[in-house]
Amino acid sequence: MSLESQIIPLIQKGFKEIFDHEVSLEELALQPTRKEFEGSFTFVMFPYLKVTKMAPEAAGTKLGEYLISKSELITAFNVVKGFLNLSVNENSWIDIFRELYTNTNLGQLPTNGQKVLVEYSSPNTNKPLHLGHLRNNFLGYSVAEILKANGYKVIKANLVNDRGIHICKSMVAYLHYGKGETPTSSGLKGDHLAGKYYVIFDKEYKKQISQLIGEGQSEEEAKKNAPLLLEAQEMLRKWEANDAEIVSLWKQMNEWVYEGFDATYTKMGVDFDKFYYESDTYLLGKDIVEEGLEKGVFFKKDNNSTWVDLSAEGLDEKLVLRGDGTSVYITQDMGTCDLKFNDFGFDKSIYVVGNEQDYHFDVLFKIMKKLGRPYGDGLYHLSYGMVDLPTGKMKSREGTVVDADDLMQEMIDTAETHTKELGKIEGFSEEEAKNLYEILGMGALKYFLLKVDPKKRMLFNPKESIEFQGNTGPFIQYSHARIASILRKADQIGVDYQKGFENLSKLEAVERDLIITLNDYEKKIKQAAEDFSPATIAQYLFEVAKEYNRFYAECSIFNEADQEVLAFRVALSSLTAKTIKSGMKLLGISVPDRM
RNA sequence: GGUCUUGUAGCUCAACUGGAUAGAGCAACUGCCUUCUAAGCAGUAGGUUUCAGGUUCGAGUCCUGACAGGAUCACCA
Repeated sequence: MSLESQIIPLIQKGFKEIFDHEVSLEELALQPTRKEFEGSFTFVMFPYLKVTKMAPEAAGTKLGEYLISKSELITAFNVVKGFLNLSVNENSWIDIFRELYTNTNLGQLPTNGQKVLVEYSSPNTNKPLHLGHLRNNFLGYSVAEILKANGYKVIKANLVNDRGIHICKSMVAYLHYGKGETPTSSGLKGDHLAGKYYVIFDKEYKKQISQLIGEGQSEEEAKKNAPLLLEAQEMLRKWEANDAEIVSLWKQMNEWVYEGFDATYTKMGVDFDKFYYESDTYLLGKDIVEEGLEKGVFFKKDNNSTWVDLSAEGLDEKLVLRGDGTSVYITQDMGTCDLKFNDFGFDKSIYVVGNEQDYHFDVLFKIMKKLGRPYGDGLYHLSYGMVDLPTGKMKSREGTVVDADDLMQEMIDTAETHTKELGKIEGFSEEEAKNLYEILGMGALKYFLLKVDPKKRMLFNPKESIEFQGNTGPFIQYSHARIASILRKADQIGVDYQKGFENLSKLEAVERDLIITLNDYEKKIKQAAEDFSPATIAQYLFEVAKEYNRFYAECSIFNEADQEVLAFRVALSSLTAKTIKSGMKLLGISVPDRM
């Protein structure tokens, strides 16, 4: 039982006995006492000015005295303005530590019987992944891990956008300029090969446009009439008509791309339980349009197109099916929504998609609710901000992107250089060293992208963004390695730190602070799931690591004369390492035992 | 133009969802390796939280307006 849940009922009783006033347990909240004041928990008196009918200082003092007299737990209090700061019996903290230390399910809450589907990544198959996708993938993977830790059954899904005009563009360019090139013959990863022709398409397309403009067409006309574009559109029609030649080329190019993606996903350390392909799903949703018409949720306009009116919900009218009966984006999304539910029967379905699609998902979810879907309230758009470069927005077509594969490799290379500079690889085999560089490089990158609130746009400066000191992945990894080193030594000299510490009666201030921080882990896991925010975990782990390093600098472990204290400090270190390892796993980051 | 969103130290980000003197990290400066890993620790300096009003015991946080960025408003995806 947490200390808060022991103190709050006491406060409730206090209000009744001292002030003759009933308060509910829910409205009573404690907050951690700020560092500059004495105490561990703070109760704010201001909201109860009318109830206590006395100055907040006086009321706080009365309540404080009451708590001390009624409970062993509270050992001291002070009142600053209207803030009642409570100090807690030192043994309680040792009890808390013991509870955490013996918990075999650290970082894993009991199952809640709910199923959640997390869709993330969802790449286009006409180009390789870039920095923006890294944020998406790391976020999606981490949120899935966080939900698992909260007791959900999680299904990770990837809806691959493998068809459409953009793929046809790559294909058209490949036919014209590819000369039968393959990943093997070119030495390019398959996704990069496809991306190369996507860029070529854009270049040649622009040439044609300016030529047409030179021949007297307006820019708008030229954009529509450029032969390459017409060719791509024709190719899309053929694809939809299942033209054997086109389909075979399409399959070939997609296969190359998937090989490339596989390699990238492996490097990223992300995975999926279920792949959906838009080539399978793009025709879905038309029956839902029928259903919507029958239910009176949708209506037809004169030209036979189908619409939904969301003006009552503060949005606009929105097209759901074209006049010629063909689908738009949202048509298939309605269909896919049902498909996922039929496949898995989820309680929640999370879409990890950039905030440029806020409006789209707003519309989609409102429609599904209007249609009376039982899962309607479980739909959630995890909308994340774009990653900007100092030079502005990234554009695939113009090649101004930070490529995911390149960036990951750079990170790993930088980690190698940095580690060698510090002379920290003595005794490492070549393989161990390579492994370490990868762990550190990827840790730095993932932590960098996950430590900021997903909702906010963020700036990535390739030259300056990635550090290895301060609030970074490697700093936390370093803290873990330090502890691992201590545990090796403890085992080597035979310290018994798997015990109850019954004789321990006194804690240093840093030790107590560290326990308090470690005790927050479960709370943070819950909060991270509520907010769908890995940043909560990242910020927390930084706190843990900082707190530990302070302890490490202030308290000597193996020079401690008192064997009980010595063993306790090893145990405290061990718990810290477990917490760091567990938390970093939620971010998809590994921690080394030596670095 | 309508809607949504963001604005916090020179830079990158926090602030327990309305609580105390707004905190970290980089960058700058000062100390600390003969002792468990200095990718560390301790310290100095850096702020009118874009601006103007309002709500209340109390506002970076909520409301209104202005200014500045961004997204979106297709029979595109």
